[in-house]
Amino acid sequence: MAVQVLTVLAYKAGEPVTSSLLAASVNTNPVVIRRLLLVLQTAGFVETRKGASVGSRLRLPPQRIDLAQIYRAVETSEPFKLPQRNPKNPCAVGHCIQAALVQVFAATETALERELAKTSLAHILGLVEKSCGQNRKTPH
Amino acid sequence: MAVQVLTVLAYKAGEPVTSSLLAASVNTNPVVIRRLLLVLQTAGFVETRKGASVGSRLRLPPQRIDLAQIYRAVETSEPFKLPQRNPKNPCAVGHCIQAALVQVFAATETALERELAKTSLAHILGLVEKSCGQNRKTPH
DNA sequence: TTAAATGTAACCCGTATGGTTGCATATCGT
DNA sequence: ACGATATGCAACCATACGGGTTACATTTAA
Repeated sequence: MAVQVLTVLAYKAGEPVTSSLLAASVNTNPVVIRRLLLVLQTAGFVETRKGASVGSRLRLPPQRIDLAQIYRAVETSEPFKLPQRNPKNPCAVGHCIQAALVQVFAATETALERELAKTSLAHILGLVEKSCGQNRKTPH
Repeated sequence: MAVQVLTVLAYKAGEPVTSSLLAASVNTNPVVIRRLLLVLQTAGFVETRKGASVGSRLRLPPQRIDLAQIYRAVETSEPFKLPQRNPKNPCAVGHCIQAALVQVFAATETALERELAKTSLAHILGLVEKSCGQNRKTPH
């Protein structure tokens, strides 16, 4: 969802967009968008002003935003977390395996981010504009 | 968890292990283990016999099992699924972006599996035995 | 000053994962 | 043959998480 919102913002190329409009584009609730925008603000991706007839806009050019950055900003719980199997049983391979899995999963995580880093927001925007084949400023 | 169970089975090197013992090693419930074993059975990784003093054992050598296979067997919901934003609104970038994101996420998924395929169960077993530094057959 | 927008809190809901109990069934060992 | 043992399976509960919804105070441009 974050990618979708940022793509719309990139599509608007710096013009402020209200959360209601973003919500309509993603087909969800404005509040959900605002929650997401707060995260994107602290990550430095967007700038939001309060008040009438304003909204949010990109702070960085789409070329300088890639999916890995968005992933790190948005993702809370690591998909490769080991379920924190507690102590309690004194033995078993279970104890030793944790450390091994941490290594492997960390490697996987970095590989994942390296892959995501290959795709920039500008790239996605290009795909959208090409496949959609529409003129700017008119998202209809 | 699946990796952990399979590692223990590999550790036992073909000897049948009961779900209760596996549960103790992973510190969880035997039923949970059995549910997982059913998946691993249909995936062809393990073989389970019912009855007294038996259990499950590996059907393949640990070298021929890698994390990508386990991932595909166990994982149900794709981590990179787009939330199925329905039609309902006639316009917006939202419609065009779906196709673009599908491409990008599919590429990410394959990259992830390619990374997971690098690590075999035998490799993990090696890490465990080295870091744990214990003799076989006696996980306590 | 007023309309419009954000920030934020408080809920609800659907889904997924894992845990728990209980019981029928199959099978090994004696 | 029989009892001990372990799986298969169903039902239910607890928890966490993402997302949706409503409501309200606050800020700001026009």
